[in-house]
Amino acid sequence: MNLFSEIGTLVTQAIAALQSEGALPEDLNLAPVTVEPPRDPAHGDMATNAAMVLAKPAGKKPRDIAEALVPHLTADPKIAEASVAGPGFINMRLADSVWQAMPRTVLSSGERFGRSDMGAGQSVNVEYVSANPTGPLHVGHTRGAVFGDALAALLDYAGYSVTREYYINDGGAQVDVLARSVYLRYLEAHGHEVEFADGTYPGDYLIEVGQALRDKVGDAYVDAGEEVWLEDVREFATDAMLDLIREDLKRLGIEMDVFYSEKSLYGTGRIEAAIEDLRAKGLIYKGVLEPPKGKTPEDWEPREQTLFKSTEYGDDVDRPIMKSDGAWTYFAPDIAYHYDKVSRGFDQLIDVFGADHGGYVKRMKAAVAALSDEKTPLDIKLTQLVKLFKNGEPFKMSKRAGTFVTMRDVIDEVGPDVTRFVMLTRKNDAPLDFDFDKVLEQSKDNPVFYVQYAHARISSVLRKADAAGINVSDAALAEADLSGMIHPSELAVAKKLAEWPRLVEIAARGHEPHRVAFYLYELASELHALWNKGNDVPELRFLQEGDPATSQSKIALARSVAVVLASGLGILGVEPAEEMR
RNA sequence: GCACCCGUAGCUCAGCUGGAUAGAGCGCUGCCCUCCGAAGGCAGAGGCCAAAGGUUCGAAUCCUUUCGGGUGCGCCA
Repeated sequence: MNLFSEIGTLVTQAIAALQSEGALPEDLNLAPVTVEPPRDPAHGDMATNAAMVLAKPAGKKPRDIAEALVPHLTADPKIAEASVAGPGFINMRLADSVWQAMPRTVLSSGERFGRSDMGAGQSVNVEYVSANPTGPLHVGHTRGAVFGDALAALLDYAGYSVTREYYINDGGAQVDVLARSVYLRYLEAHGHEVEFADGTYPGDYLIEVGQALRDKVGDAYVDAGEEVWLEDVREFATDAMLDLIREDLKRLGIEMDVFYSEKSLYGTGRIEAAIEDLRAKGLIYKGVLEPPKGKTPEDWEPREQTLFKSTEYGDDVDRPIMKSDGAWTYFAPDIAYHYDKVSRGFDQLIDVFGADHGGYVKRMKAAVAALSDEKTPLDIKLTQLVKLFKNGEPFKMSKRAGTFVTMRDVIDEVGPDVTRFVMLTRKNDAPLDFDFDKVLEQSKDNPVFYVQYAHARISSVLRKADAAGINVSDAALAEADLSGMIHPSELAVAKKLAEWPRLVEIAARGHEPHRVAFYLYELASELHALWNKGNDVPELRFLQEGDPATSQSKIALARSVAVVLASGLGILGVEPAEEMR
């Protein structure tokens, strides 16, 4: 299904032929041999570096090997022409029939066109969002949420078995703060005057939680001490926050497979078990850390702590897992949580963190390497900040001034589709500008619109054709005769379609869903170009008056584009538009 | 001070894990609607890929150093 690997196979066969002729040695490493689209279309459709990478091990000149490979390659009807260029590239031009077959391939496979078996059913756990359950999700979380979700969908599309997971930090001090804040709102609901001191959450979103608590327990806690209500209120409050977060995620179209509670690790011996595993490997010891060089904290004093020897696995310093009062540091449950993920047998782990957590990457990788005996790879993707703009002006956020922007605000303002697409038009580790006005603009400098517009145009053609009595079912279009498709603008569209399966694999391998967004933009661009060509060249229009057969063949190409656009948008979690008027 | 990320057209950014003459959008210049959706398209100008070394057939991409920006750095999660 991947045209590039098909041609790659032909290259491999040509090499094998030379080997059996004795022109090349038997024991060659073919891994570095690649088949890629050349940068410059004038160089043909595909190029291979085979002759160059084999030159040294074969002890021959690259151009000689290339010359010898060419006749074997052109023997296949798919390859119309092959020539040696530059230092030893073999440029190949494929037969028009190869491209003419694309729409049939796309339409008969439908959404499956581009799906890959690369993952071979390997299980991957993608952990993302994992925001503290102390309030609604904000814009920063949104990017991580969208990225993680698209990555999960991409991996699924590439043949992995994916688990989407959210780690709930409900075990630390911040949920006590939440509980106390809710308690204040509870008192307020009983008509008391309250004051929100530093170290509490004053947000309005807790008002109704306080009221709900009042409705549930009445005045039982009003005059009670913290020791009476803290535990119950904590649970009540975190449950409420989780409901809130789940609802926020749902609006973005995100549904997690697993919500994993940090609290569930305490008191069950699971943290101890994870640490014990490390201890058995000789990676736990008591010691005193050096102060950070150059910038010693004011109150620095040497302390003996229980440390994890993360330097053994590439970290800069060993990390404390236990506080001096004997309680675990936050790192200990993190270790236990990842120990659990390893134990559940995932072949691969991926964590999506905000860029402000960049400092934890090395220690987390060290922990997973140690716990899994370096068998379970962990990739950590950091999502950079989102800078908000309103009409070109920076949009300052401040919790105090009440101009704090939540995920819900953004979705209410621009909708989930726009939010998701825009968040994916940048690499995850590059900062992102998000302008509330620009993302809603209907012009080609708005990629969301541009891609949607292409899809809507195709839908428009299908509607018109259908009204004209042409059978535009995918089954019918797949049978259309495309042998007349020879115009460069049409072939360019087919060639772009052929890149899709390859792009999916590249994007999945690199854990880079943004590549999908950029590809969709390029595909849309080819469609728009062909469409406009129809203004000058009537034969290129999709609808050919009075000629249903030709119309069908043209529409087959257009419909193929729509199918791939829909698949790609599906990965990004965006609904394709049928019309945009 | 140390670690991680980043530095590509005037601006915002891609660049397929080392490939050929480095690409797109915005902005600028000039074109294309009696014609399937012009909310589009075509053409042109615009570059020492931060800098200097190194690795090799070949470097924006890998290594080292320097400069510049962001993030983080022992009982906060």
